[in-house]
Parts: sequence; structure tokens; C-alpha cells
Amino acid sequence: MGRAPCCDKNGLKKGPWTPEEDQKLVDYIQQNGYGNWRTLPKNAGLQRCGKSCRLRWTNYLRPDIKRGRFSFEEEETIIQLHSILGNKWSAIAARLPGRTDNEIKNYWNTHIRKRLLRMGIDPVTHSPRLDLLDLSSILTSNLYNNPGSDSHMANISRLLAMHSSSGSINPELLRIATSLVHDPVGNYYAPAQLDPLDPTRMIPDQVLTQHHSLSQIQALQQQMAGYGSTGQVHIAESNLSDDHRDIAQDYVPMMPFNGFYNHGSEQSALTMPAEQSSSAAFRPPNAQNFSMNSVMSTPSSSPTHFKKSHSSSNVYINSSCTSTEDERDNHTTSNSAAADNCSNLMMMMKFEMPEIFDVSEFIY
DNA sequence: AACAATCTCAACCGCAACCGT
DNA sequence: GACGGTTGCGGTTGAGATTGT
Repeated sequence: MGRAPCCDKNGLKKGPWTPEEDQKLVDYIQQNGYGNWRTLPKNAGLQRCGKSCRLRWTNYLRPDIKRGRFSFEEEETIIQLHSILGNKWSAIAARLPGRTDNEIKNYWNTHIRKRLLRMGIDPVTHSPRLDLLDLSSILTSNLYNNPGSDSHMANISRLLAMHSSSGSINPELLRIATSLVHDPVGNYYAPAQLDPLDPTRMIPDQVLTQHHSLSQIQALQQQMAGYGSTGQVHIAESNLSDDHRDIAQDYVPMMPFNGFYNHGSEQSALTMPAEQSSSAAFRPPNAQNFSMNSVMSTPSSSPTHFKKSHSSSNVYINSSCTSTEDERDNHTTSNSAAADNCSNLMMMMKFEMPEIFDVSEFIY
């Protein structure tokens, strides 16, 4: 393995080291110590340049090097330090005993960086990628702040048009995004108070009372009552009567999004309990830092299933990752409902763009 | 089994910082 | 301060390993 030698100037050997060369280098350094890398290869009887010897020693032969897979803690530390130090691999390595800068750099590029990208997080800034976040950020802004303002509506219209014309997002996703801020006749309504333990509470009352009869609502609520009893939200169109399918279209299923959550500037992500990570709401986009836990391979906080039929308008979500009572309770608070709606949207985007959001990547 | 695609990681390269003269 | 040599760092490469078809 390794890069092939590009030249062989000065008669010095390049390329992969042989066991014999390794032994020579180790023997010499054990007897004489290292330093003065320029003269070392000659003294050690190696046909290598000093630079190559130094690299071989520091990255491979050093006795205190820890080999093998990075632990969860090491991975967390790397991400946290990278968010502070950037690509200062040597500085990061200095805080990870037994790991070399080269090893950390490789691990970052082959594992962590890809994972962050698929989460929609910019691996350079550790912030959400703006191209993916525009939609949810504007939605969040509207839901929290000034729902009726023309400028916000214009932003959303422009954004939805942009995403729609790009063809990269399922039209239904756009419909759901639109439904977050518009009722069927274009009026804004507040996000529904969502409760996975009580699916009937997912009905946005304003819409229902405006556009559907009370009997329709009651019948739908009865049909819905059987679903979502085990943390699973399942709205199957085939199980609804014809009269109520259009109402179901207005529903936004609840799915906590575990990808992003806030942590205070003084609070280390390393100390944040997993329960918090799995229940935290989506963070507004002006936030600069995201917790490491959100991108770690934490089984307890990883979405294990997210399935949505492409061939119909069914919405089927298994939210088993938030199946504990404590976690569910966190989602019943009204002040998180709006953020949860955006979280739902982000989860759906995650499903729609697997090349960016790869859920399976987070599960060991 | 054969081939292609993708991933991994040891090693190279170029540059900047450092140090002694 | 200028210069040259040395060291260290970060980006990149590409052979071999692994996985998928």
C-alpha cells in the first residue's frame, strides 16, 4: 500500500518500507535517539532521506502509537477540537495520546467529514450547510417570529420555487413545507400541537375547523386513534375513508430530528447526556456550533427507521429512537412544536436526499 | 468467479516556520 | 536583516483491500 515512488533521485529509496528497514530505524533510534534526521539515515545504514525516516518513525514505528479503530471518545474529541482548531492536525494529535496527525487527518477525511456532510453540516465551519438549511431556517423564522409578514412569505415562496424547479426534492416534501405556513386558502396558521402519544392532537385545529365539518373531523380522529401507540406514527391513506384522505393530507407527522441540537458555549458536548441529544429541537440557523454528539454514532440517539413511500402519499415514520417516556414528554411541550415541525421537514429532506443525509451511516 | 467501484491509509510533495550563522 | 539548512505540517496521491454487481 502507499504511494509509489515518483522519482529516485540521489539513489535514495522511496515508497513502502520493508520490515528490514523498519528494524534498522528502530534499532538505531533505540540506541542513539532521534533527531538530526538528515544524518540519521546514513548513520543507520538506510538508503532513505531524513524526511522519510522521520515520517516513518513518527507515524508508524514510535512505540507509543496506538493502533486500531478510534474509540467513541476519541472521535468526539477530534470533532470538538476540529471545530475549534480547524485542520490543525498536529494540534489535535497533541491532545490525543498515541494518535498521529496523519492518522487523525486520514480518519477525518474518510469517516468524520463524510458523516458531517451527509448530516448537512459543513465540516469546515461545523455549521449547517446553508444550501440545505435555507428552507428550514426560513420556516423556523416564520414559525417563531413574524408569521404573517409579507417578506417572510415571499422568502418561502421564492425558496420553494427554487427547490421545486430544481427537481431535487419530492413534490410532496414541498407540499408539506408549504403546509407548515399556509392553510389551503393561503392563510397562515400556527403549527399544530403535536403529540406522538395522541395522534389526534396532530390535527391543526385551525385548518380543520375552517375547511372540514365537525363530523369529518371526529370520524378522522377515530380512525387515527389506533395509530402511533408505540412511538410509531403511521398515517396510511388506505386506512382512511375517501372523505378523510384530503384532511390527512394536512397532517404533519411528528418525527424528532436528532441531527442538530444546541449546546451552550460553556457546556461541553462531551458531557451532554444522550437523552438530551435525542430530544433536542432543531436549532435556528444563526447558531454557529453544533454538538459533537449529534454526529456521533450514538445508537441511543440515532434514527433507526425512517420510511416514506415514494409511490403514494402515505407517510410512514417509525420514531422508535425516541421511544422512552422521558423523551416523548419532551416533545409535548408546546414551545417546541414549531421546531418539531421543522425537524419533521429536515427528516424528510434527509430521506429525500440520501446522498447528503445518510441515516445508516450513524449506526454501527 | 470475474470485474468494477469504492474505501483505506501509508507515504510523498510542497510550503512555511524555525533556527543558527 | 539576509541567507541557507532543517524540521514540521497539511494536502494529496495511489496501491492494495474491501465491497458491490
